[in-house]
Amino acid sequence: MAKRAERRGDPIRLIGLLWRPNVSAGRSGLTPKLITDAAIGVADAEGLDAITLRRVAQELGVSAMALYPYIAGRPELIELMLDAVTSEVYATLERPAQKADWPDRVRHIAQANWEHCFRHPWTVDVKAGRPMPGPGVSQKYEIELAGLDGIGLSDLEMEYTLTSLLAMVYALAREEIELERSRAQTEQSDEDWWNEVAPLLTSAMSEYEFPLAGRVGSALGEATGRSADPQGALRHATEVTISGLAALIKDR
Amino acid sequence: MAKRAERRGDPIRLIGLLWRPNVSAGRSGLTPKLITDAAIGVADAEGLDAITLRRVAQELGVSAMALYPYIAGRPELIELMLDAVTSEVYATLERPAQKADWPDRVRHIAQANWEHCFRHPWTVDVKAGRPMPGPGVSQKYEIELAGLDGIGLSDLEMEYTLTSLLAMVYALAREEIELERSRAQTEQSDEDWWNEVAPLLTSAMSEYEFPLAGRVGSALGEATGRSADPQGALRHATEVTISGLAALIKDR
DNA sequence: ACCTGAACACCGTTCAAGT
DNA sequence: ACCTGAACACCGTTCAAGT
Repeated sequence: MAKRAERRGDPIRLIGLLWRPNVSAGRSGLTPKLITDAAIGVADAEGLDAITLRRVAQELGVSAMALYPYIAGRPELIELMLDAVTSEVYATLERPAQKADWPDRVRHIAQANWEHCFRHPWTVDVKAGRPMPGPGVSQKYEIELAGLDGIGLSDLEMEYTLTSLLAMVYALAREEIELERSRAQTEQSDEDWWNEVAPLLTSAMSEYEFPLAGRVGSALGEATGRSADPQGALRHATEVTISGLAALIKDR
Repeated sequence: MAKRAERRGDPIRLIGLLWRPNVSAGRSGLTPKLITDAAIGVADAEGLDAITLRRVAQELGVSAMALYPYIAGRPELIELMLDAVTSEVYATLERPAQKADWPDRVRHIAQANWEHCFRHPWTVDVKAGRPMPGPGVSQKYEIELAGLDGIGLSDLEMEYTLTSLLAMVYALAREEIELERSRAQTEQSDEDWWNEVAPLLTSAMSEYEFPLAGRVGSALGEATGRSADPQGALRHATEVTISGLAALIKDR
């Protein structure tokens, strides 16, 4: 009935599942947590498209329909997966507030989230904007706010700074991950591939002129050897942000 | 055979389709451009999930299979749609370079892209990171670089600044759009909905404490009346970025 | 009470068959 | 040369039936 990816999660069911994931083991021994962990394993290895209820159920040795009482449906399962991995961002890392300098804290937040995206690349494919916080997301938010607290920003500025910084990290990580995926799909090296495509593209573009794009593209290519560099953009933007925040804070 | 959303577009075919979209009308009168425009109409009205070859074909009065010779497949069609709408970002707007002050140019780029996301909300659902530029994307890149040229940034800094700014705009627009969608799905007002959910959430969270998140959330709620404010985050981040760039440029 | 098999209404894409 | 119908191998989800 409901087409894939169309239905949204039921927020009321989600609250219980997010915050009490260990309840109600049936005779198969299933729990929301067990199912979630199995699904994360599948997604880490095979991507978000591999998350079908049939596939996850197979991993657990039950039928797809056996999962429904525990995780409500596919959208809810993905929310559970996201919250679970979010809880691990700072599990093996210093917390931002432990850094002495506040600029290092900002860098650390960006870096920790960047790395996390690459540990679980499927997370960048999930539609954003879930309004229902789970324990993982809430804890991470608390930890990151602590890194921005007391440096001279208002509460509202802290929230805006964190939200915009994380949005930028996710979007650039997404681009970097997509670049890796296209690369992985092609057998050829970057250079070989480009040598094949470039003449076609040049002739297709022959009616147009993009002087600035050409100049800037060359500069990027010379500096990085790549045609796009999301990671470099993040590094640059993080420093610009720190510099802008410093100006904002200066006379407080 | 290929599961939905799994196959990637064929880059070689794409080049021709992107740069010469008017060729090869058969006896049905189809062209890549006609198909693309019909698909954009469907996506604007019904979202990206409504883009099935059967649905687009129906719009044009042909069978789904008739589209294949013109657009290669679903992934390629979506690339064509993206490039087509990208060409319209500055169609009815000033170009950034026409603004006298460079900070206004940066604001204008952010604003133009933000608004564009809301004109075609499905664009934020498309996976990012396409390495094959079409005419629309290339022209927009050229126009936006012109807004950053000559203000004291190096070519590499211009590219990083633009890439990171656009990444942030997309990600925050995506969050805002998702918030609107959840809102549209519920019959209740924001306040009613929250009044229903809040007690459940509070009791679920009772074992945990998030003092900073609570304080900052309250500040956000008081200032904006909302539980999340991506647009406000963008406004803040744009000003911080401008301030940071000003510091970078100052003594050049 | 819990689990399952069959069924429903979809997908993108291929390919032989029709015009 | 161009278009189409049937087929393939999938989806998420429901629900009656089994244990």
